[in-house]
Amino acid sequence: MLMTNSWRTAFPGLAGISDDVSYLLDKRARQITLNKGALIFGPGNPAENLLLLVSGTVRVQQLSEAGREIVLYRVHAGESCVLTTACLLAFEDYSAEGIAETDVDAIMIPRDVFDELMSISKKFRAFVFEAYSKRITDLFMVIEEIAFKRMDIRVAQKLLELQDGKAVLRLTHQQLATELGTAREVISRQLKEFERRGWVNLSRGEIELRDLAAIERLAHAP
Amino acid sequence: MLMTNSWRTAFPGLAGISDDVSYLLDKRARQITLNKGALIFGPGNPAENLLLLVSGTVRVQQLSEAGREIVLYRVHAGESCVLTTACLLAFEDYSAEGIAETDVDAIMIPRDVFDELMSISKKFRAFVFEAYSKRITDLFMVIEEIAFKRMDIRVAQKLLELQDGKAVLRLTHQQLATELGTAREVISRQLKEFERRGWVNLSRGEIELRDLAAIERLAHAP
DNA sequence: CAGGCCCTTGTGACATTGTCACCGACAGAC
DNA sequence: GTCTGTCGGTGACAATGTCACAAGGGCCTG
Repeated sequence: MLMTNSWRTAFPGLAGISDDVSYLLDKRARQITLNKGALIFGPGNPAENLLLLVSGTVRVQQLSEAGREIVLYRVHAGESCVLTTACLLAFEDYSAEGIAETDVDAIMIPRDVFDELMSISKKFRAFVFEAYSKRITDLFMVIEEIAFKRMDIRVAQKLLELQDGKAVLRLTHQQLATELGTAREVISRQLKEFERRGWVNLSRGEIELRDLAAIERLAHAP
Repeated sequence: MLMTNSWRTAFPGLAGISDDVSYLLDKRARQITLNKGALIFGPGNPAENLLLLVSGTVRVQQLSEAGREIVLYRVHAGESCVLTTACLLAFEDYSAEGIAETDVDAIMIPRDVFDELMSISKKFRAFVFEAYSKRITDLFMVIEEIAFKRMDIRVAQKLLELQDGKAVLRLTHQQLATELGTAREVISRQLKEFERRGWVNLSRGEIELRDLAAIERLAHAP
């Protein structure tokens, strides 16, 4: 009779896995805690494990040579850092990094266990490939937005994405610029324009959303 | 005693696979030929098989709503279309498409065989994950270039990438614009500037490279 | 050969976005 | 209070994207 660890309920994709898989996970996976701001992987710091996020979020971003940054995607509770696993297997010279955006509880699965799970469990394979799909579609969307979308629309979309129910966003113009891979001045100008239109109130380090409907209209504009 | 099909020599990543895997491949994989220009997968046309390219190249590109395009990466002989397999498993609503850029010989591996291969062969798993890594690093590089690199540098890089030993490139400004996800006018102006500097000669539908060294200097500029 | 058509390229005017330089306002440390 | 580093505002300019339109080449057809 196997004990079922409570963390697994956070992963619907792993529901109904067989006993031998359960056993392997209980035996070889380790739960860890990371503090907010911790570097999970990065240049010269390859990921050795598959991470499953029990709680918290991880921000994955790309660094340019000139010091600019862009956020690629976020990993949320119930998801996995699966891209990094395979990526760093073959190419360790890429410049993306993963940062704990909050305190994070995660499950660490060593590479050899990952490989064995891929072998023995159809369910686990489906879980992994679905995670890949989601990340890759995220990357495609990032490319589409950078290449083809107007900046005011992208700012509106990002405000909505980061809003999370609250009316006041606590973030600096520079942080927003990093989210979108652009320069701080560009964001400042766009936000000023939003303020002139009465859509937001700006103050140091925070953005108050006053007309969500208008922002949504712009975000969904052609 | 198994017959080894000749196509497998085109895939170093599959060298040394065991007999049961060989058997499965011989039994269930089919070799097909695609004509130049054929649509291999695209919106509303999900990929049902894993493709291994024996010869030819496949171009994968993204379409925007406004009708603009950008080339994401190319799949060459000895490589696989692995992203699409997993991608279309979970999300069929993305707007990338794969096009045979030349006549193409390929091996088709049905999804269920793919899954079984992932289960029984460590070698095959390594092959697949390595292919993923390469594609994902490609996507990261595309993002970096669109977001942070100057257009003249990107044009120079693309000319070198497409050059392939020949001094004369047969492609239109529009095709080059699609490669880089920008507008035709932008390319025309950059090429005109290269011509003024004596780096290239332009004529209808072709670009003659006259000063490779200079183009390389620009391509590798900060 | 002339005429017509489509594809390709050239170009000017303008809008948007990115870069640079610099300044002032604010908040916390002391 | 002052000092100091972060944050935001702004003007000037460069680079890129958009739009409209014109010119020319190549090919087909009459």
